[in-house]
Amino acid sequence: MYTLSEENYLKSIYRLAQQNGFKITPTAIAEALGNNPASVVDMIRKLTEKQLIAYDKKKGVELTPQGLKDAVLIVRRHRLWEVFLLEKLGYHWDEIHDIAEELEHISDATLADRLDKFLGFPEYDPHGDPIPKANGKVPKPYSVTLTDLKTGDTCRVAAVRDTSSPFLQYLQRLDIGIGTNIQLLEKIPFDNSLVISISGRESTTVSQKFGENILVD
Amino acid sequence: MYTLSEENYLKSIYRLAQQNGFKITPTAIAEALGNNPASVVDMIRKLTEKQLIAYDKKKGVELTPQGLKDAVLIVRRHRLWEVFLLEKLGYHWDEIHDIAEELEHISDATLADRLDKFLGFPEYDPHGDPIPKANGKVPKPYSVTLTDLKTGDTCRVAAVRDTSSPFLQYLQRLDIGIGTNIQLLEKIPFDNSLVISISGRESTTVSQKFGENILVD
DNA sequence: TAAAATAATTAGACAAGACTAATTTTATAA
DNA sequence: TTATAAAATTAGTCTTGTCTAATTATTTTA
Ligand SMILES: [Mn+2]
Ligand SMILES: [Mn+2]
Ligand SMILES: [Mn+2]
Ligand SMILES: [Mn+2]
Repeated sequence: MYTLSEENYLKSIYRLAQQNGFKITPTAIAEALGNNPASVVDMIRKLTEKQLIAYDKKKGVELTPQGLKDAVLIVRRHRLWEVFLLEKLGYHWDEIHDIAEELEHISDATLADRLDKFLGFPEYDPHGDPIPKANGKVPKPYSVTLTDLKTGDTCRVAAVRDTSSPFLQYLQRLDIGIGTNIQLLEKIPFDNSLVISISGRESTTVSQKFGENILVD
Repeated sequence: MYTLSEENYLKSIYRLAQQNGFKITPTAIAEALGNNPASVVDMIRKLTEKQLIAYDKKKGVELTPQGLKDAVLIVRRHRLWEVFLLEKLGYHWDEIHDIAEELEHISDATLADRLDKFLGFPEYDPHGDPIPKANGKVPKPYSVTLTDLKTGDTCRVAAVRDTSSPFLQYLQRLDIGIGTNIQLLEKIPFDNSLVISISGRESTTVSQKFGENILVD
């Protein structure tokens, strides 16, 4: 199909497009991938030539229908492999992302669908992200964060936005996982810190950044 | 660990060393990988610098202890993934090699061992090749071929040497798989063709090349 | 053993994908 | 609206891994 780099760019652009509202600039892509903007400009040219993206200085980078289709398939593979690694091989949720980052590039026409079937057609990956269907349909992701709640509200953790080890390990320490119940007790006006109760236990204070990375039901 | 190319070279050199007796020359490696000898000479230099191989014009290319250890691990991953693809995802034995060729490069410290456990510590891959153990020990591969038999001998198919689709599909057509019983009825002196009986059925004639690629018990 | 064939090596090129440094555009602020 | 800062782009370099063509070594064969 495509090179490893092309696929990583496509997926990165897709993810940036998901967190919508923002214009997708070379700089934004560079930051997301940890690359230099100059390199990104090169790749934008290449993907534009291949008709996978369109670049307009005003609108920024956008996926074409073909680019979107391909990006979704890569995300599908990534999330299915994550389920496999966690459920079948016993990895923890903070270990699977990087391995899936490699596995997602294995290109075989029927691999994703077979894996999907083998796993029992899971709806969500271990981080709560929806797994795109074989037909390219993507279930709507969760979008309400902990910071969106009003004081006193109770919610269920549905997904995490940040899937990095440091964040997931922090969650583990706080005994928070997908499905955990959280009540927002108080918002500190000074820095928007959140005072919360996890699974009905005594209160804990977490940062605004923390709250923005917890998606709730 | 290493680049994809380095790993493919290591594995290729290992496999050539297994079919022992022959000196491993740049040309031999080039043929095995479908590369140009000039490219191979470059890589020989690189792997020599990394102390993974030693190259002596008289003795040809040899793996160092470190190179051997690494090569065996790649082969282990390859064969474990093949078992996974066949047993868990329902692929046929002629479809799995190329996918495993990519999967073998996924580098994670514990992945192979977890997969091994998940699969129930299989001894052989779907082509009858022994799966190296986690400690690096490699069970002795089968070495007697159909052509080594005497007229009248009966044997059990233990492994196949060639794992390409055309060969495996031919075997499928003849209804030969791992475990099939074959009796050598006659050797044609002209071209060493073999007249055989598969699972006790009526006789079939196969070529010398065919016979050399069937390993028996 | 000399000629011919084959193998190995060197030299030089190229594509992909990254970088740095310099320059040009565009946006922001005084 | 001009000066300043930030972003985008260009130009040139580098590494990896490949190639072709030319050259040098080594084997075969006559
Ligand atoms: Mn990736
Ligand atoms: Mn995930
Ligand atoms: Mn490979
Ligand atoms: Mn195999």
